[in-house]
Amino acid sequence: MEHNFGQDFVPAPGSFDKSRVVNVKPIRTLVPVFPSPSNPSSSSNPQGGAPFVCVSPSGPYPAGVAPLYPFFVSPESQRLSEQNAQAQAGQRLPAGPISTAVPINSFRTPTGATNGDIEMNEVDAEDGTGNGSHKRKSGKKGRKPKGARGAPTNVNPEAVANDIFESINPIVFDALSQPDGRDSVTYTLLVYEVLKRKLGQLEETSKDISGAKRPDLKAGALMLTKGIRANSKKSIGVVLGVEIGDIFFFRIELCLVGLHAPSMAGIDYIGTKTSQEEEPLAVSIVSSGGYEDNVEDGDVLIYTGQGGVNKDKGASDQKLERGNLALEKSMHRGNDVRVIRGLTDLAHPTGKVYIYDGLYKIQNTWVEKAKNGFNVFKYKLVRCPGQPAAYMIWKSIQQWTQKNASRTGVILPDLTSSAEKIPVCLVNDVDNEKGPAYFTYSPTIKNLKPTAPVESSAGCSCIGGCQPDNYNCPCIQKNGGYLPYSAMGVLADLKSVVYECGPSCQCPPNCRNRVSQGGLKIRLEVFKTKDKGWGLRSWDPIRAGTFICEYAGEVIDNARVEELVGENEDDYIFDSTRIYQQVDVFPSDTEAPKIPSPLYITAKNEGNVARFMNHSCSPNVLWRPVVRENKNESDIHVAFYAIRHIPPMMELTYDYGIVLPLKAGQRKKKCSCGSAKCRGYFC
DNA sequence: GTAATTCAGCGGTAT
DNA sequence: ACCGCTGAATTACTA
Repeated sequence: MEHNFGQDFVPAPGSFDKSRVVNVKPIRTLVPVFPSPSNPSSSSNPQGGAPFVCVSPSGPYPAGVAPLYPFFVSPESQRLSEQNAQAQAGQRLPAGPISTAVPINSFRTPTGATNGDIEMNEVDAEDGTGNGSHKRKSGKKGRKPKGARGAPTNVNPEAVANDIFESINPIVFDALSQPDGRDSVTYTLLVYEVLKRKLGQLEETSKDISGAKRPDLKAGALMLTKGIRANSKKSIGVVLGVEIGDIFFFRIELCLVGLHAPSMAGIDYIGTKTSQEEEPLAVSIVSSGGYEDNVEDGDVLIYTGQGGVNKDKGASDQKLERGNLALEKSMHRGNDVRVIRGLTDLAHPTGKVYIYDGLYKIQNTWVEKAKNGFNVFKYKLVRCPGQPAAYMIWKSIQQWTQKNASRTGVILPDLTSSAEKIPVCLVNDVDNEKGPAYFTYSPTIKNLKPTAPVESSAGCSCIGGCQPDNYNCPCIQKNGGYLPYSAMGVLADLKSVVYECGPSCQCPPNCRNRVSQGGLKIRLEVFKTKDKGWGLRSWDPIRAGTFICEYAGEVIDNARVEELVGENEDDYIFDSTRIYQQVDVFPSDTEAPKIPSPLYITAKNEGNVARFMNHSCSPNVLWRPVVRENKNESDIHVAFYAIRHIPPMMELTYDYGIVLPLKAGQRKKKCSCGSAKCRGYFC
């Protein structure tokens, strides 16, 4: 019982040994539970409760197209807190007078139906299962051999998209054909992510892809054309499957999930032509700072109408038409209006983050003179009460950052004691625990018995950093011909192993192929969860595919693992040999993370933030082995990446995997991830 | 280093 | 046909 020095413990800045804190058991030590033999109740998958969904590989890949990054997904809603879920459940129905939703200009005829086109809607309509009608081309072109990408070839984005869509797991089609919900939203965004990155990757290498200069737009257009989208009926109020606090990084994502249809305009409305109504009615707005909006506080928004800017004619008065008219009409009807707040993404200052902040009502509208002297419309929107915090969370974080507001529950401003470049806060606003058990913070993995590299590892000689179009770079070749990271530093093309540049490479530390080597980039904090011990979450919004951290600790061998298991000291063990569930959007392209040789890491005594990441059966983080080029020894790391966009302050979790068979003395532990797809236990 | 500019793009509504 | 609170790269600035 190490609870002794907990209560009167006061961290003395500077003098304090940060790693010495009170024992709090992590989730892994929760009461063991024996597996219930075949649990038929976990039946949300169409294969009838089988724990693994397997679809035989198919893979017609066009020349030059490597198999895709298959983001694992469990489409579980995973919210900050239960209140959010409650609020969602109790969410009001659309308050507007429009009871029947209006279809967006959807399901257009697929353009240029080349061979291999998929008719999404037929899948929906025919048998409802999506299993049978999803035709696959019988295996023709084989998979290109690893690293065999040759000179740049012209690639048709639509062919790329078709191949991707063809490799989609039928369960995705099932979800998409169901009434729209969280699954269809999650899957839609996942497929979009994969397609966007693939197009971006190809654009970098083969230069000549028609229309792929904007992979975000191109990918979005292809998705819409094929009907891979959610909530294609435009409606006022709640959007099924989209939760307050959800974040997006591209405007077209808002369109894909049915939150906000226009790809650019800030006001979405239902026009008179597309509905039975006499007047246009507003649906949603995006406030991105393009106009002179004011933000009084988190719950009030002064929004500026659209128009009055014309790049040819210059400025002019805004007119009461289109979106402006719709907002006015919606105000008179007392309709709810969805609000999406756009902020600059600090991680990528060139980009934006969009936060869905829930429903607002328009309280007032007026005309005023803008700075340029022309009339603009103003709308005062007030947030409907009872909704979970979303944008407010961002404001709070901003205030903590600026030290303007003191935060309750902070135990340590930096539990790494500057071992990381950026501080990691330790906080408990739940109870009186003063911190986790003693451990030494170590930012990286320690391999006490280095082994020779499995493969030859001469490294590259890319002096200015590895370039995506350099076909001769050996590091790129190891990754199958493409850099594994996108230009935005996001995991773009992941197979079972990521090959990064390493000590034997001549490229600089800022090389795009060294993403996991720069230490923490995201501001993380270790916090006390309600019922899972300590956990990990982020102050910053995280893009899907972003590197989060590696699993630091001491490398041990299997014998030691079994010892520790026998002593019931197996918490904090990372075990690469477990079975990692792969319910995939793209089963044919997915390989479970595979390590050249088994890797066991214990972070019991020594570790980094990763040791605090809890298990979830619906995780938002996954791991991949990262092999770095190193002549003298094998240089393997375990890196964690975001599966999807993760809003600030949402707990980060990964799947601990399944141990088969159980080691002597090993017991499964009861899982409290709370997910609807929870397996009930983990190891 | 940051700010302004440029440019190719998209979905949607209205004509 | 026209419009719009894109998004990223490029150029132009300021310091």
